[in-house]
Formats: sequence, C-alpha cells, structure tokens
Amino acid sequence: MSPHRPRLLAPIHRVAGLDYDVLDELLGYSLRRAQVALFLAFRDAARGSDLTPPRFTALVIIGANPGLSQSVLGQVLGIARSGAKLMTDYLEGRGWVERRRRNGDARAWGLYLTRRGQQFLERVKARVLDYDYRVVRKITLKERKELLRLLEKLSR
Amino acid sequence: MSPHRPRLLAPIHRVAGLDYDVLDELLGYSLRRAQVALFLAFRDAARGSDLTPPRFTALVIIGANPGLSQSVLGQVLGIARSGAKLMTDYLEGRGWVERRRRNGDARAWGLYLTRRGQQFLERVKARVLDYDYRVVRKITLKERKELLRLLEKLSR
DNA sequence: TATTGTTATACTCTATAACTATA
DNA sequence: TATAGTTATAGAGTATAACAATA
Repeated sequence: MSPHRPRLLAPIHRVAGLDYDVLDELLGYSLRRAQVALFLAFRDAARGSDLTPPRFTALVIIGANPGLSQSVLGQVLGIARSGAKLMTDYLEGRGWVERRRRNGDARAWGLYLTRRGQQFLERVKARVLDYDYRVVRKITLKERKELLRLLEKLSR
Repeated sequence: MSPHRPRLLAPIHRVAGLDYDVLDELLGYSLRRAQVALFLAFRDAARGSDLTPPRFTALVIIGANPGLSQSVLGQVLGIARSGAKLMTDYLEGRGWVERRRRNGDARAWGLYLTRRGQQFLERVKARVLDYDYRVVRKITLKERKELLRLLEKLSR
C-alpha cells in the first residue's frame, strides 16, 4: 500500500443537518469514511508505540519476507526508493530492523527483523487484529467475510 | 471527510511472490487497497481538472449546502479552520466558489458556488459517478449495494 | 546500460498558536 | 468570554533528480 494516509488526528463525524448529496452514493467516499473508522481503531491499538499504518505494514512485510530489499519494500508501500530508505532508517533506529549485505548483489540491502523487532511485532500484531475485529463487531462475522471478499474484488 | 488522502501518484499493485501475512486478514488494510483502486478511478474521472478528492468533496458540500461557513466546511473535511481557509482560497481562485457576507453574523463567510462552479461541478460529478460505477463493475449492482450498506455500518 | 541505495531539495497538506474583529 | 476567520510557522511524508557503487 501506500498512502494509508489517514493523516487524521481527529475523528471525523458526519456533520448533522448537512446534505452530503452524491457523496453518499459514491463508493470512493464510503470507503474513505470506513477507513477513517479503521484508522482510529489502529491508532488505539498502536497507542504509545509511535507506530503508523505504513510502519506497521513495513514491519509485517519484512517479518514475513526476510531479506527483501528496500526497493521492494518501497513497492509494497507504494513510495519511492528515497522514501523506503527513510522508512528503513526509522525502523532501524528503533532497533526493530537491521540491514544485512546480501550475497550475490552488493548493491542491495537485505532487511530483517531483529529479535526485538520480532517480539514487538508479535505483540502489536495481536493488538491490531484485536482492534480491527472489535471495530468490526458492528457487523457480523459473516458480513465481515463478505466485506473482505468484495473489497478484494475491487482492488484487483 | 478529511484525508481522502491517497496522494498516490502511481498505482499500487500487489507485489508478486510476496507474503502479505496478516495484512490480508485486516479490514483496515483491505479498505486501504480498495480505496487506492477507487482513487485511481477518481483521478481518471478528474484528469486535467486539478481536482483532488477533498476539493471535489468541498464543491459537492458547498453546492448542496449553499451559505455554509468555512468552519463547517472544515468539519466536513476534517481539517482545521486554517486549512479550510486555504481550501476556500483555492476554490475561489478557480472561480468556482464565492464568499458572501452573512446577514446576522459579520464574522463568518457564507460560501456559494458561482455559476461557473455549478456548471463545472455538474460535469465533474457525472464523470466521477460514472467512473465510480465503472470500477465497481467488478462487482454486481447487488453487491455494490451490500458493500455500501456494510461500509456505512462500519463508519457509524 | 540498468539498478540499488543515497543525498539534496522542494512541494503539499495539515497542525498549532497567536492575532483581529466581531458576537 | 467565545467564535470565525486570518496569518505565520513548522512538521510529516512524499516526489524528483543527480550521484556513486555495483551489476
């Protein structure tokens, strides 16, 4: 992904008594609104950890694909190489990720979670999942599965 | 809304051969991915017009609620008053919106679409709707309604 | 030549805080 | 005192372009 981007610091609430016209009919806008709700859940789950959605995504991806390069990380996040570099610097600075030289190609780094990064990710992953499901308790589990299915079809 | 924010300049495609781990299970991440797809549709619909999702939202809201104040516009967009001011400046600069003094309260502006703004919005609204539905042709109309229903429940 | 990472720079959007003029 | 809008300033995140090292 890329701009997980709800830079949102404050919740967005529908302003009462206002006509939202065609916005209510647009899937793009509805997704936006729903995403804000999920972002707020994420923020609760990650509170006190300095973790943002892109950072979380990066950790998960590195954890599941040890040794991947910064360029590939950038592709996943949808950002330029320069941005992937800064992201990696941050994760490394927090002691969660380390760069190792790869055999075979001395240009690229291989990215790996540190022991500490693994432990941290373990905990935060559980929390994020928990909150994600919690927000979604507004719908049934069956509806959740249906929703995931439809979203998947859309983004393909 | 607020940060409709996919600042996205390039499409995001799932990187082949990579393990996305728990991300596939998270509604937050799935929403993100789907939103990118809809954002790209929006960008096509609005190409050449310098319109972004927040700007589009602002025009629609002003069009449907003539005379609203900058503060309320800010609430809808989920941004601070200072940002609502800059947004209004932009829309005014494009000749789409005008500020009029309100009777009764000399502090606040009332925002209105200009004739030109109305015409422009008319056209772009049709295009955006068209593209929104087009992307969503990947799902049936019945599925679309179900999706909207579920998203609505989430963001409430 | 093409690719990976790096560096420097600039831009966009947003937040915060202080200010003014009204209410 | 509180509110609407304004102004100035700063920060985060990203893009672009040029560069070095390596392929």
